[in-house]
Amino acid sequence: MKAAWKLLEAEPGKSVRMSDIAKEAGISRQAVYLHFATRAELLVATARYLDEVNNVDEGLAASRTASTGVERLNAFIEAWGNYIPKIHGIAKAFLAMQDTDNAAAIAWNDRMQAVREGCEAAIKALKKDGTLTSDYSTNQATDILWTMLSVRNWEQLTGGCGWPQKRYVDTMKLLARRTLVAE
Amino acid sequence: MKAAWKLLEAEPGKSVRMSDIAKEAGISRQAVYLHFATRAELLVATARYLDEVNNVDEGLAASRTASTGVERLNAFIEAWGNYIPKIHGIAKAFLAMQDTDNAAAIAWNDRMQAVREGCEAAIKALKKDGTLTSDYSTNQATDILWTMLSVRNWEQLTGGCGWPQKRYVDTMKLLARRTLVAE
DNA sequence: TCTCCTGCTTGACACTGTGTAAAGTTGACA
DNA sequence: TGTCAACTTTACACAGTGTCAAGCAGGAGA
Repeated sequence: MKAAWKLLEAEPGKSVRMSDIAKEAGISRQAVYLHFATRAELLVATARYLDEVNNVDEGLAASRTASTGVERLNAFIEAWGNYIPKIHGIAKAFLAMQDTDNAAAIAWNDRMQAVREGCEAAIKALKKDGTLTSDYSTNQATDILWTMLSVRNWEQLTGGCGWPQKRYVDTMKLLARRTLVAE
Repeated sequence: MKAAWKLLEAEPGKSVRMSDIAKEAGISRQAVYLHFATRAELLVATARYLDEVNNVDEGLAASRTASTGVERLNAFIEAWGNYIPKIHGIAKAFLAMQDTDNAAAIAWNDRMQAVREGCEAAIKALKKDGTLTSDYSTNQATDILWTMLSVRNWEQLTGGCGWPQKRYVDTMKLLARRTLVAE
């Protein structure tokens, strides 16, 4: 898992093969299959490992303790937005597979569903405060925030458009405020 | 090209092979290679063919004749937003390839650059009217609009979240107005 | 000491899909 | 009658994933 991580992180987007990972780990390609039945399974395990190492839950704790909806929204965007670059390598590998490998698509979907739940919690906090715009239902507002915060969008802005990470996070906060917060 | 189109449109996302296309066209797989050197080349040609059939330029004409920046922005979102479903099949094929096939990535990039120019024109029209928000530079505003209107986002909202097409277009208009138009 | 088990190695192979190569067929046209 | 273009069939190279089988080293336990 560490070997896979290292290689994926080194050059996000470059296709990392099972044999590359094996070589990096110092074992034979077949030995990898003794631990993980498929490439997708190895990537899933690596992703979980990263969550653990990076202490995701801790990062999200701040957003849960926020006192107002707007604060919570900001804290969530900050936490997730700054987590994306840390998982960029593996995320990219999943995104590349998701159109061809079904197991990978399901696994990635599952993780993104967790992000969606975070979005939903922030939206519900706004709603509770009465600061959610009346333009959308809770669900629709969640859809919008979730879509806005997708890894692909982060990639396009920071990679394709050359935005610095800070500008990305700040802009997302502003965008969310403008589109989702009333007044 | 028609065969490729038909198959891609039938089940967007499903991997259409050269042999499938050949069979659909009623010729041998090798014969396809007599016309198109690679799969990417065939897809590019098919995309151009679709542009022609769908009369893209005509659709964008309305946005160019708009009298105000806001009208132009709306017209552009309407035109592009409603064009996406028409090219969904082939777009998906490109998106699936873009992480592995370099030629496909370049070709798709090229087309998206054209969309970006449309975004830029709309933003500049706002700027000229003095109705562009002061939060962003022309470039940044273009980046935002362009990212917002990506095919992936359309796919997530209409496919993943189950939004009807009309809601997608209307929401994008509202989002753009809220985030890019001053006052 | 012998035996077994675990974790690994080496080497070969099946499968999928793309792209290349070569030789043969067919029909139109001059 | 000959030539050319478009196509056919057959075969193969290549990459990468995943499978299979035989074998080997070393530690644990009887």
